[in-house]
Amino acid sequence: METDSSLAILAALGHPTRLDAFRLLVRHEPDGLSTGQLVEASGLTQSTFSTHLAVLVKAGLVLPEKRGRQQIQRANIKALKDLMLFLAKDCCQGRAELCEPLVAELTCC
Amino acid sequence: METDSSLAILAALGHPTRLDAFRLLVRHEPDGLSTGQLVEASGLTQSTFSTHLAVLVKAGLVLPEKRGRQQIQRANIKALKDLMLFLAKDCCQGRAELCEPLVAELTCC
DNA sequence: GGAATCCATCGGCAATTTTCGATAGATGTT
DNA sequence: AACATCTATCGAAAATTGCCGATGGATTCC
Repeated sequence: METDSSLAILAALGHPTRLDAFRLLVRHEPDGLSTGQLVEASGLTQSTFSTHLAVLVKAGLVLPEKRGRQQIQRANIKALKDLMLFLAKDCCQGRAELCEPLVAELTCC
Repeated sequence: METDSSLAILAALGHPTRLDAFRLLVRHEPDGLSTGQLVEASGLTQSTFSTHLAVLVKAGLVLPEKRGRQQIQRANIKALKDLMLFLAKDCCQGRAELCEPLVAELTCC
């Protein structure tokens, strides 16, 4: 995964509203949620949340899908996986012993 | 790991200067680099970079260590691990099948 | 066709972030 | 003690981000 792409994902998730929305979408995989439901959960204005959602979509973390007059949003787990691989690569950089305990704890789930 | 803590880490890494600095520090584990070396690598002013560094330190991603009149900075791998566990927990939320391929690819290193 | 619903975008304002030069404290050197 | 080096912090300017109400396009329902 490229640095710019990872950077966009990190920046997108580095805001409470967007992190909350993404986590909510992950919990609703694979059905997704409509934009309206996300707006309601956020407690923000429809227009304000829409701009946040656009950031998530642009970063590739959320995949919109038109359904009737609604817009169903789904979390892109692959983007999350790519980010984690990017982070892991950084920490392993030639020294697997740094990464080992990480993978060990990760297998718990 | 708590949400606020993860949020601070995500926001800290969501800036090109700070992401670059952190990656550089990871590559220099466990020796670390002085603030001056980081400033030089960043190409920014000393004061500007200092504020970025403060964000990384506050997020717990970088551990400063006084050595003479220099300040040695080291990457906190544990913070990175905590972040990845936080992200992994989100995607596994009751459904391990989402996380499995992630762990599989992660064992490569 | 007309009204209602869903949602993206525009314009504007407030808050935050980013950046810099200048200053000052702390430490090492002579 | 005087000087040089390293780095955090202050103050200010510029840029970006976050927030909102209002508008408008697309779709569904009556």
